[in-house]
Amino acid sequence: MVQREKVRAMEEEYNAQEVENKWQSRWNESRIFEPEPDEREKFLITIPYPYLNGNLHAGHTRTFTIGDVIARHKRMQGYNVLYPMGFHVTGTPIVGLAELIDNKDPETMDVYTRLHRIPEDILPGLNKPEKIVDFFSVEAEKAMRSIGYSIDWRRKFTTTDPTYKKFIEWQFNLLHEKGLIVKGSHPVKWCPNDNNPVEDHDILHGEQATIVDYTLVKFEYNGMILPCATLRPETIFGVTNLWVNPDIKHVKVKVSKDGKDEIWIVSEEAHTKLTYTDREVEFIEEVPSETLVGIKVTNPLTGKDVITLPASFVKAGNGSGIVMSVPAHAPFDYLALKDLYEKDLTEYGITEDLRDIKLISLIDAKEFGEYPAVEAVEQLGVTDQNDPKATEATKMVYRREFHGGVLKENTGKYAGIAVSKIKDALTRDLIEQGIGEIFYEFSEPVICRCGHKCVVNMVKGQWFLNYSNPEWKDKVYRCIEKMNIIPEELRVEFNNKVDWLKDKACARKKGLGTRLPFDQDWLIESLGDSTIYMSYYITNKFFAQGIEPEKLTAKLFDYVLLNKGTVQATAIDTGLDEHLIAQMRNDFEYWYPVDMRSSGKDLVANHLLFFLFHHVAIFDEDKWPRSLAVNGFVSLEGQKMSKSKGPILTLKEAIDTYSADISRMYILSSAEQTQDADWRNTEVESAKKQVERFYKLAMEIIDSDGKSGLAGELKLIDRWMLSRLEQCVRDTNNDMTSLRTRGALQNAFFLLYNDIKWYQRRGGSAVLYDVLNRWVRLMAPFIPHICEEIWSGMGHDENEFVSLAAYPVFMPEYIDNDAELAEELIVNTLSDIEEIIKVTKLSPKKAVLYTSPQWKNDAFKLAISMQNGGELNPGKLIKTLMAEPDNRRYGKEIPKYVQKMVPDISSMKTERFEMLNDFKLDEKKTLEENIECLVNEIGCPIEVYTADEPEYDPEKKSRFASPLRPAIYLE
RNA sequence: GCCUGGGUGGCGGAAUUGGUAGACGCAAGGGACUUAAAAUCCCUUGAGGCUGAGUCCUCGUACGAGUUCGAUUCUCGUCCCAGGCACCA
Repeated sequence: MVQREKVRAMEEEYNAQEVENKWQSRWNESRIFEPEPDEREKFLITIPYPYLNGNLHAGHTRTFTIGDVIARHKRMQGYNVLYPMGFHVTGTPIVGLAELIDNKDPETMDVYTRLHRIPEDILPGLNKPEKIVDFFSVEAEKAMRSIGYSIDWRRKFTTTDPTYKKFIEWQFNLLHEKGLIVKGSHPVKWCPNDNNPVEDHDILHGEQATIVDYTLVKFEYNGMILPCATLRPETIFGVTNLWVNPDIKHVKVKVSKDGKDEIWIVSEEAHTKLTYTDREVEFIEEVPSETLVGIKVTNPLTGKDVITLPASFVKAGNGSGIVMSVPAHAPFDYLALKDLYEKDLTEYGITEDLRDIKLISLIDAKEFGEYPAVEAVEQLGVTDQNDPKATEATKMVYRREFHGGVLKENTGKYAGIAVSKIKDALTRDLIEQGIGEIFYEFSEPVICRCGHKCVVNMVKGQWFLNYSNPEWKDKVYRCIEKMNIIPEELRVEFNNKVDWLKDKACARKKGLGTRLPFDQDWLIESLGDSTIYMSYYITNKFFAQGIEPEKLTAKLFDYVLLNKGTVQATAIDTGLDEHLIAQMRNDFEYWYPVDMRSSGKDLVANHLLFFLFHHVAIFDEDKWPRSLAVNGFVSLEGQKMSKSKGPILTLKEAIDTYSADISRMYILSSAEQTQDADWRNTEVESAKKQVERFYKLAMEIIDSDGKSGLAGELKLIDRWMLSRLEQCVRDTNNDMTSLRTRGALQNAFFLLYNDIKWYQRRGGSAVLYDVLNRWVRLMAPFIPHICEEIWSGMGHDENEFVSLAAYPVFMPEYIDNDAELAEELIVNTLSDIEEIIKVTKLSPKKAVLYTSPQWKNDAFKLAISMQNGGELNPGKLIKTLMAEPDNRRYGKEIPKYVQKMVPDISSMKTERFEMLNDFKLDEKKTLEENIECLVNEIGCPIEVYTADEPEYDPEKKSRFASPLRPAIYLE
C-alpha cells in the first residue's frame, strides 16, 4: 500500500526533461510543423536568423520564443503556419573569430569556454570560418529544437550555401539593372598617421563623434570661390555678409572634382581637410587675410553682392574657415554684426555704415515674428557674442524654426516647405547647379589611439545601395503606411529612419559571403544579403533536396519569385523538371508575402529598413510585407548582456537549468513586447513553481474522474467560473492579437489560476474539467510540452496534438453578469466582516447581515437609468424619489444617500456601468444560498434579513445597508 | 547635440478612448499544516491619521503650472533615465 502510493507520487512529479524530449520527438516524427500549401489561409512568420559567432543566448531566446508563440497561436486558430529558420554567417566577425582562435588569443579562448560553454577539446579546432559555421549551426539547431520551437527545419540553410549565393547574385544583378546599386565615394573616420580607417575601439577621444554632412555654399569673388559650410543651407536666402577672421591663415588652392577646376580660398586647416576628400587639391599661394575683409562677394543663389566683415569668433578648424552670416535667424551673427556698429573699420577699407545692412527674414515660425534671432537675443537678455547665453538663444531659435518653421515667399520655389524637410532637396539642387557641395566634418574632434587627429576621408570607387533615391523611399513610405506595426508607436520611428537613411556601402573586401556578380573584386556586405531571404525559405525546401547550384539561373528566380517568363522556358534554361518548377512557383505564390516579421529592436535602424527597401524594390505590391513587430532586449539580473564580455546566458543553459516550458513561460511573462526584460533567477524559480502547480492541478482534475459538468445543473459559483473563464479567453486573444504576451499570460495563466483556486475554495467542482479543457489549449502556445502531456492525459489519442487543437474562442453566452455580481456581493460581505472583526478585535459568536432596503435599490436603479440618459442630477433624483408617497417616510435619509451615491455612479467606468445597468439580483437569497461559505470563512452562525424587515437589529445597523453592500452586526 | 521611448510602492510592473491608482508577480512579515524541513494554504504590505465597531478620512503616479465635475492619462515648461545616430553584425 505504502509502496503503491509512493509510485503514484513519483508519477505525479513532473519530469520536464523526459516529457519535453518525448513531445519534441513526437512532433518531429509526425511532421506537424512541416506545412504544405492547402486550402487554409496561410501565415508566414519569420524572425531574423541568428548570426553564428557564438551560441544562442537569452536575447535570441526572447525574440524566437515570441515568434514561436505567435506561430503556435495562429496555427491553433486554424491558419496554415510556416515558421522557418536559417543561419547567418556572412561578414567579417566569424573570420575574425577563426583567426583569434587559431592564434589561441587568451581572452577569446576564455570567453568561448567560460561564457559560450564550448568544450575545451573542441574550441581549438574551430580555427577556420567553415568549422565555426558547421559547429554553431548544429548547436543552434539543437538548442532551438530543445526549447520546442515549431520550426520547419526542412528549409534551413546558411548564407554561404552555394545555392543561397545564386539567389543573392540574382538579387544583386536585378538591383543593379534597376539602377539601385551605384558607384560612389563615402566618408569614413580616418587616421592620417596610420593611413587607415579607425573603428570605434581605435579611438582615444571622440568615440561619440559622428560624421556630419555640411552643405558647402560657393560665394564668388573675382572668379574665385569662398566656400561657406552650413548645416542650414536654406538660410542662404538670408545672408547679409560673410565673416572672415583676419587673425587666421588663409590659402588659395586649386580644387578639382569630376573634371572641373575651381580656385578656392579657405583657411589653412580647411585646406588640409580638403585633401582627404574626393577632390584633387593643389596649393597655389597664401592669401593675406586682411585682403579678404571688406570685399564684395556674390551670393550664388540670389546673385546679390554682400560684404565680408571681420570676426574673431570664426575658427580656422571649423568648416572652410569662412562663415556666412544670417543675422535674422542666427543670434551669433546678429550679435557680431551689432558689435561692429560702433567699430571703426576703415583699416579694412570699410567706410559704409553697417546699420544700413538690412536683416533678411526667410522663415515663418509661429513663436516668432520677423527676426527670430533679434527676439531671442532680447528675450534672453544676451549682451554680446561672448555672452554664454548666446548659445542658448541659438538653440532656441534653431529648435523652434526646425520643428515649426516654414520657408517664406522670398525663397522662391521653396516657399511653403517645412524647414525640417528642406535640407536634402535644396542641397541636391545646389549641387546640380554647381553652386554647392557636400562637406563632411566630425561633430567633435576625434583623436586616434596613436595620438593623431583624425580626419574624414572619402573612400572612392565604392559600391552603394542607393537608399537615398527619393522614388525608392516613397515606395517604402507607402509600404509602411499599409503595414501593421507593433507597437504602433514605432511607425513614426520607421518613417524617420527611412527619411534619415542614406546610400549604404554594400561591398567589402574581407569576410564570408557572395561576390558581387558584376564586380568580382567585391564581396556583398552582410546586411545586404539578408533582405529578402524569407522567400528563399520557400524555394530552399526544393533546393535542399539536392539541386545543383548551376541550375539556379536568373530565369528560375525570375519565374518563381517574379512570375516572369514561362515554366517551359525556365525548364529549358535550367534543365529542371517543369513540374518541379511549377511547384516552386505555386509554393511561392501560396506562402508569400511575409505576414509578420518579428525582431529585436536593435534591427530597426538597419536590417528591418533594408528588408522593406529590398522588398519594395523587387516585388510587386501584393508581395510586400504585411506586418512588423519589434521586441526589447534581455538583461541578466539587471546587467546588460554582452557576447564578448559577459554576462551571458545561453539558450542551452537556460533549458538545462529550468527546462523548455519554464524558460518560455518566464521570458514571455516577464516583460511586455517593447520593454526590456530582465532575467532574474528568483523569478524563474517562481515561474517553475507556478508551472508545476498548473500541472498538479490539471492532474488532480483528470484523476478525480473528470468529465464535463456542463450538462448538469449549474450553481451560481459554476456560472461564475465559466463567466470568468470566458473573460480570460477574450482578454488573452485580444492580447495575442497585439502581441502582448505578458498580458496574455496574466490572463491565460495567473488570473485564471487564481479564479480556479477561488472556485475550489468556494466548493466548486462541477465544471473543473470543462475549464481545464479550455485552459490547457489557452496555454499551449506558451508551454506546449506540458500542455501536450496534460492533453494526452485527458484522453486524447497519440496523434491528437494540443498544438493542432482549436484555440479557445470567446463565447459570450457564458458571460454572466448576475453571477459575477452575486459573487462580488459575497466577497465584499466577507471582507467587510473581516475588516470589522479586525478593528473591533471581536471573536463574533453571531453575525447578522441586512441587505439593502427596497427604496435604496429603487434609488440606485433610478440613478443608473438617469446616468444612462446622460442626466444624472442629485436634485432631480431626490425630487423624483420624494414624489413616491411610500418613500416619504425616508425623507431624511434620501438626500443623504443620494449625495453619497451620485458621485460613485457618475464616475463609473462604462464597463462597470453596463454590468450594473440591467442587473437582477436577490441579495438576500444569494447570501442565504451561500451562507455555508460565509459561515466557514467567519466561523460563527450568520443570519440574513432585509433592512426592510429586520427581525433582529439591536444596534440599528440595518440603516447602513445599501445595494451590493449589506449592513453588518456582530456580537 | 539630434531623434525615439520612458519616469507609478522595497522590486518587476497594471490601469482600453480622462472615471475608485497600485491588478498580477517577486521580496518581506505573520499564521495554519508538519516531529522538522520542503511543498501547500490563509492573512498583511504606498505614506500618514482618527474611531463610540470603520461598510473610514487625508495625502500620494519625477517637478512646476494649466485645461476639466474629474488628470498616472491631455497641454506647456523643467529635471532625470534608456536606446539609436550607420558602413558593424
